[in-house]
Amino acid sequence: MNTKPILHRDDPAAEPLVGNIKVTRDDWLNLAMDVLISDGVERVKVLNLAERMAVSRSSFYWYFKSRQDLLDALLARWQATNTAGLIAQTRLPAETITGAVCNLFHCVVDPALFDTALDFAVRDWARRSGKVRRMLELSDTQRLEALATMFKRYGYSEIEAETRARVLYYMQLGYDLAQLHEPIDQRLSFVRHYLFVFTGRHPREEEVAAFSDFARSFWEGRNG
Amino acid sequence: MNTKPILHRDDPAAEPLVGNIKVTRDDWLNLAMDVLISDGVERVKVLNLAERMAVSRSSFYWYFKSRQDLLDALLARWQATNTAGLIAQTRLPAETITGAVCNLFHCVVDPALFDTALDFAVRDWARRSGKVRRMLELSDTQRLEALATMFKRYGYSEIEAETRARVLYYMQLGYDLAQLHEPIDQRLSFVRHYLFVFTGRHPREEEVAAFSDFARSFWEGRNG
DNA sequence: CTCTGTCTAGACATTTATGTACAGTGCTGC
DNA sequence: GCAGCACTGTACATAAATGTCTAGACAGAG
Repeated sequence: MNTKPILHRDDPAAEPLVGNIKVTRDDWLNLAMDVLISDGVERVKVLNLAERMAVSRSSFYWYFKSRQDLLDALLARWQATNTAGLIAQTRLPAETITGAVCNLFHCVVDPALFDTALDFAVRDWARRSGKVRRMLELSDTQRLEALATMFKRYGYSEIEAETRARVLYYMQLGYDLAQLHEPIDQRLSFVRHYLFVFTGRHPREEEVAAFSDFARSFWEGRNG
Repeated sequence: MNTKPILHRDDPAAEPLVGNIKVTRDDWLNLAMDVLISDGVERVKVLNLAERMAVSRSSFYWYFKSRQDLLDALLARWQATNTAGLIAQTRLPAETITGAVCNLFHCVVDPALFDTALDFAVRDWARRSGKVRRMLELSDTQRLEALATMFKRYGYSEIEAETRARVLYYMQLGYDLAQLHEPIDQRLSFVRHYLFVFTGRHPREEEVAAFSDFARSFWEGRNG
């Protein structure tokens, strides 16, 4: 039970809505985020959202000034979560660089730390909107800086740290972009080799094992 | 003068159109491809294209059965060019693995070999269309296989070749996805380091120099 | 019990998109 | 010079999407 319900009324823990209220502002936002991730901005339409919640379209205009107002809110939410999540992972303590990279791998596994699907949706969106593009470029440089700093902590030179930060970051982007549906075991069997290529050093067995356990419990929990 | 004109009538080399003809089927296709790349599928609209060519919408329906018919044609064009271009580069002869990777880097530089922007547009499109998704997945596995084969030619083990193929391919995807606007010199200064991380071996000076020359002539030609 | 604030529904106006019907235009071959 | 081919343009029908206006439902305050 990891995925929490999108709509307020579907959440057993939430207190019931009073009066004639059927949905909340957050309901609109959550569902819009969901559509943004799975279908792209262009599909975030008021009518579509309203129908899915079985609510009239005009209700939307009580909570939001316009469609653009909703989109701005979505962007703000992305900005406030994804970049912060990734940077936090780069700062976790680890004995070795391979261990530190394992910490970062957690982002790929746990959507709470970093929602890759959301990141792509925003990247795609950025192609059409200057405002979004500027925010994204800022985020990218911040993330790369954090990664380079991580490598430098373990004695890499300035230039090597920067190079490895890029390879690591862009490889993760590309990997998720390709959306490979590898079986868990195959994917995990690559981890030790990725670690070697990314860092130039061989990982400790216990690091690989610890990450495998983490990932496996996560993925198997989601599938079951 | 590298970019050839999109419309037939803008191409000085083309013979003039006879009769009452204003645009050709290829004109529609070229412009649609352009819009697909810069704005995404959702913006490939008949009205939009017609207005840009100063032609009436109904002209479109002479050349195409429907909008979907146009989209199918776009996908076919992508399929026939991009994957083939990349795979050809992996098969070029080279004395060393670093030289072979340099050959591959040509794809990033020269859009005639591999149009990265188009590739992204198709990736994004694939999120919404099952047909496109299936074609894309097929292409990705074909490309990865070709890359792994390239590494194996230079004595890498099966597993290391596969790992390095993935890192290389996904890194390129991620890099282009981020659309960094690095200055040429900075970008080229990273090349030798990327080569080392990708292959685990140090490149020859002349390989780096040859690629730099190629890239520089290309980029400077385009900007001037 | 009525009044008020918070929300929702339905009707309407407008814009944007696709697709169709049909008449018109300008070469080309006879 | 006219018949026909290969298109192009105007007008129309329809659908989908945004946004506005107004009446009304519902809980809680007084």
